[in-house]
Amino acid sequence: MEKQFDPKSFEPRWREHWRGLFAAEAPSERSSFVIMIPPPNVTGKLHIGHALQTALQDLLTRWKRMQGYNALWLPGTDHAGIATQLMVERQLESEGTSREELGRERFLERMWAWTAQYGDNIRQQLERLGASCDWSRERFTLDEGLSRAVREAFVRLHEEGLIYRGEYMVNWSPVLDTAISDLEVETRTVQGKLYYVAYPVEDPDRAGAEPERVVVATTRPETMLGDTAVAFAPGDPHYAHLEGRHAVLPLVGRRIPFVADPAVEAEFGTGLVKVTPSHDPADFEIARRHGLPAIQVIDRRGRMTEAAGEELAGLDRFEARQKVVDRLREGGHLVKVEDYVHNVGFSDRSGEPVEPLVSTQWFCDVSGMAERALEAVRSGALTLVPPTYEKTWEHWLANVKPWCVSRQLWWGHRIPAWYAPDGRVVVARSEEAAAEKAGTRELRQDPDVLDTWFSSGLWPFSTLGWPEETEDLRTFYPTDVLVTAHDILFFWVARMVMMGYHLTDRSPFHTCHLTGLVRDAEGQKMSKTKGNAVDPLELVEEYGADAVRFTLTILDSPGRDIPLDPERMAGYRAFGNKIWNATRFALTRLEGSDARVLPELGPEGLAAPERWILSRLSRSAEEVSERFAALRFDEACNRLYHFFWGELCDWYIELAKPPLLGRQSADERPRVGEVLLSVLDRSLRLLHPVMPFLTEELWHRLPGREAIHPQTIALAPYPERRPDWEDADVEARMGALIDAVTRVRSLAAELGVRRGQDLSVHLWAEPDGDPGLAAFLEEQKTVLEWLCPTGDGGAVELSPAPAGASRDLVAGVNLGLVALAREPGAEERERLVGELGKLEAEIGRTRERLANRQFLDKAPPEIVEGNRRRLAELEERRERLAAGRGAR
RNA sequence: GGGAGGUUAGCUCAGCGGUUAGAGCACCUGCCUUACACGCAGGGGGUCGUGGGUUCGAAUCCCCCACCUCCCACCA
Repeated sequence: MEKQFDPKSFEPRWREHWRGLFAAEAPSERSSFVIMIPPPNVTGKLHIGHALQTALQDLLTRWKRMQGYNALWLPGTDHAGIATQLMVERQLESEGTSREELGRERFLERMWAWTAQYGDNIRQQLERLGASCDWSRERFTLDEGLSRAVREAFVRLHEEGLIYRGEYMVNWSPVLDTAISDLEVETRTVQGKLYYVAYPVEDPDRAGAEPERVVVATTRPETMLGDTAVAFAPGDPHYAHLEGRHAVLPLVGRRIPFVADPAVEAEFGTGLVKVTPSHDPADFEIARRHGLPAIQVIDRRGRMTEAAGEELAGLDRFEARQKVVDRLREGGHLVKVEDYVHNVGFSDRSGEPVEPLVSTQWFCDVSGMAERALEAVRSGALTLVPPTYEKTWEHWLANVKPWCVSRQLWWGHRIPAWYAPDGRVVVARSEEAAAEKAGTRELRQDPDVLDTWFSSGLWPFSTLGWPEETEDLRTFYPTDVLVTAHDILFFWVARMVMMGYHLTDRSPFHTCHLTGLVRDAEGQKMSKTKGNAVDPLELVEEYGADAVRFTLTILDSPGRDIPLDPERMAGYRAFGNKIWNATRFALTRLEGSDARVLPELGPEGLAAPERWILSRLSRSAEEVSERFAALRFDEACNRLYHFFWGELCDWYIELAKPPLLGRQSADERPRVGEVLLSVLDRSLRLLHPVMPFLTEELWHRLPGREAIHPQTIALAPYPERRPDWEDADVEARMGALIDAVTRVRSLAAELGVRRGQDLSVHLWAEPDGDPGLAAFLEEQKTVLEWLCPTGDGGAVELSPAPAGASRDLVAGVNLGLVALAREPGAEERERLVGELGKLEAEIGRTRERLANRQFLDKAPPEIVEGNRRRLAELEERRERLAAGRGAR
């Protein structure tokens, strides 16, 4: 075996080995455990956030699979309407053409070709990370099966009146040339201007005289061309006299009425609002209340319309703004301009300011469904992890508005609605059904497609064959855990839950684990434009998939974003190396012996170090599973790391060296090889869900592991707690031994004893303590000699130290060190003084506490008792330390 | 304008009522000790954001304030 492990040398082999191994069975006798992948964009590339989610989903799936569940992790991809169409459109643009020029049919051919070209990318990337998906069940949102589910859902919701078509104000993206939902609008605070414009008031009684002028404030002067009223707050004394009168719109000359409307705040600006029903959601509502006409002056591409007048027609809305301002100024209508910080909605996909437009769209009324989604979380049918998201959930769902589900795109699920020549609209599952309903074949299908999230919302069951009652649906639905980033809680999670309840009467999963966003080492959001985005595959290339997975997993602490530091990843690659070398040690040392992994073993007849590591292993196994179950992956990984490195490597392997190197007889230490191999076997299995490649590689090298599973560690049982292995007495005594050895080493270092220099180490049990400890130390003499730095001329003596030794008392073990040839150092004295100072302080605090009546009366007895014992030990230590010091 | 979260070692973060606050990395001192220098042994480093309160006892619970982050929101 190599001294350093090289992930690249074995990862491809195991990917190959695993192929086809993770197909779930349906039907099955076993309980199932199901995770649906949040489908990545089919033509996209996995980013580091995907890598995090992949690591966690795979961890859960592998863990449950090893526990014997019929585990299904269903993979797939999303057609991602806007994003994908945009990519292809850009490509067309570079070819000097456009989708309009190509026409819908040829454009879609192009889209499919593009999709086919990238279709395998996601799969390959997931495999690189070690994802144990069931590839036989892979799905794509535009698959026939899923498309059928989409039509079914749409038709049902339409029949129930929950999907309807109507003319409303929507958020329009001029760049994308489509309506977008409220969620796709990102509000940004921008520095803008507030323009004060004077509108003359028409006054027939004072014809010819200088007219009264009122001033309105606006951030968007270009929209004034579409004004159809001026509004003031009802009861505003400043403007009550305008009731029933008209203003004359500057530049246009149109007579527009004054109206009183509660949406207007008398306190803001001038207390007057220009009303542009076509280009402002609030104005749209005002117009509706007062029956005002709407004049559209900006078109769907963000250009001024004919209605804006000859001079401006065709001009971009922002150029038009400047022009309008110029004209107003020239006409003396511009009273003043102020700097103004306000919020503007931007299209989050294309980045330009959204243009509110009135248009005919399909909407989904989700208010009723939201009720059940709220109830699901309140009742515990659905658990959000971490629970801090419950409030966000409440707030959003309690205030949901109708969801605009139609998009003026070509790439996606075409809306299953057809128009008859006479204008009737028919919604049906197919064109045939529509023709039957309409009584004519002369139908034109709605050109629009559905919001991508509509199909994503059906993902947990559409992937299993819904609306058919398939075997898969029966076996795997509802699913168990959803793992996704918190930024799509509403986009996706909420909609899945709403759709799930509405269409299948159950929550599509019982637990939703929301991860943080992966950021760079400085905590900056990763983005392509900033250039700090990390490609997970490059990380895999450099550190190995296991290190990438381990790092992301241990950093996943609830409710936190994840700062990804390459240094840290190097640290966990080192952990992989540690695992590699621990195994290498065992295999090298045991080469030629007949020691094998034992499927079953017990502590009977074993020496203390062996019983200790088994006891620690049992406890670690329990904690790890418990932490996995609680979705505390960070804590689980910490346990794994600490057990393997801190207990198994730092102590047990060292403890195993005397017998393995022939310094201790097999009588004193029976079956050390078997224990070591068996502990390694269990440890690798414990680690497997997080570090699948390395553990598989090493596990196959362990002699005897075939008895556990002939084929793969991935199907070997996950180690469980073994109460018969746990031994509190052994843990206490071995703990004392470890503490004593550690203190011996640090005292030796303080004494300036160098490696190889002779040192006499005295160890003896404190008389009042554990009565078995002395015998135990006697038993472990060989081990102690191995662990203590005595040099060739020194020794470990299990008897009280002579006067003049440096002394201490640790965990019931007295220790005294005599450096056989040393110069007393000033540093050592300093350190002792410091140590004594700390001890004094703590003794003082503890005494005070114990002298406090209130503490004695109110604190639980075991705490008080603990403090008493602590004080006794502290005082004992002080004495020992002082004695050693006094001797010098 | 609402809401949520954060503020703990140089950095990134755990800990969230009980004795001596932890980890990884970084740092310092020794070591190439036959598993591993992606290593071993030892070590330094924190008045747990400020100010109050509850409690025998507070990083931990409550209140105030400060600063940071995110989400939601039609004051033109």
